[in-house]
Amino acid sequence: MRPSINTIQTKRIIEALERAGYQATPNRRLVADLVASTNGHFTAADLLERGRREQVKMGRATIFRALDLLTSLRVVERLDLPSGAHAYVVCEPDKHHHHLVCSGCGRNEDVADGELGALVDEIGRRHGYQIQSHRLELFGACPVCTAASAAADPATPAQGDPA
Amino acid sequence: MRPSINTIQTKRIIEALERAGYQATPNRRLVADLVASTNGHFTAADLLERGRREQVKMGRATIFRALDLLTSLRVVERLDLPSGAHAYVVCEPDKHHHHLVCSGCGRNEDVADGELGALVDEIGRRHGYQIQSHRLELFGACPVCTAASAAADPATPAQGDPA
DNA sequence: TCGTCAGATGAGACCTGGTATCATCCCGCC
DNA sequence: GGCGGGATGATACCAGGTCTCATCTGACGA
Repeated sequence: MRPSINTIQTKRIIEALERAGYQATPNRRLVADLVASTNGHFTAADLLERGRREQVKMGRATIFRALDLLTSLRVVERLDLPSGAHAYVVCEPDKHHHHLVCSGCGRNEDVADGELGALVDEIGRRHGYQIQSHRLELFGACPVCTAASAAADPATPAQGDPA
Repeated sequence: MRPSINTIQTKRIIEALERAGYQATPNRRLVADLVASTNGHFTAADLLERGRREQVKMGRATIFRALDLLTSLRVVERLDLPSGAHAYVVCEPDKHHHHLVCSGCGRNEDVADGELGALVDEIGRRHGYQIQSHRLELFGACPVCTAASAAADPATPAQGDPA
């Protein structure tokens, strides 16, 4: 089995695993590595396919189990793309946040909760609900993709279409 | 085939269909009726099962086609439950809004976009993104469920756990 | 060093939500 | 009555995800 590349991100994930009392097995290290080296969101199938390319024999179930584990540790979060498909993103486990996803290149950025918390409280109060959780997902074009599309077609500057 | 109950909601859905130039066939009327009589979110499987109970022969594909149609007319919206499962809810097609879902009884309420639009713009500006769409989903306990759980266990008042 | 045992793993069956295909049906129109 | 297009049901198929089970591995104590 291929030794893990020790990026800071990979290390962080493995530490989170160990801190939670889970074994950092070679497979889990590999998943951590694959996940950490992804610039944006990815699906379980992506990981499986990349694992295959690296000549690693790893079962589908193992990938899902590892992702489950990382999700429960909040190192990884599940995302619902506008298409309805599920993807995963790596993120900071420490603070509540949301995701800003580039629909062009798939890049993902964490967005601090900020004033949203207050807004959510206000909505809950107005409707008489005890809000337990909320999820905000933002989709758009990142600066790179915006620039690229502007360069490709200068006549039609990229437009926001607030859905 | 069972005649459709003409609730206001059902009528509204059928009108939306006809306005868009689609035939309001008996099956579509039935789906509209089932959808309209649901107090909260539902899945395609729910509809299928309820259709079966009503002794109506309706294929799975027909349900999905009808839901697709209603989704494209924005009479129905797809929701991602915290569990990762997909559900659908009926909603107002006219204005952009979000969903407040009771995790107890599944009841759903439309929430106006309000100040969220400005917040989303601000986030986009801060990250240099051209925001194309956003989605806010709120999960919590509705007044009825809150009251019920308070009555069942007066010692522990229902608490918000801002995830 | 060896034995033990819990946890991790891979293979593969299975489930579920959703799509694609295709023959058939139904309905409006000529 | 014939025709054509849209709607339908059956069914195969696909993808994402779960479950089961036999096997493997690694930590740990004797």
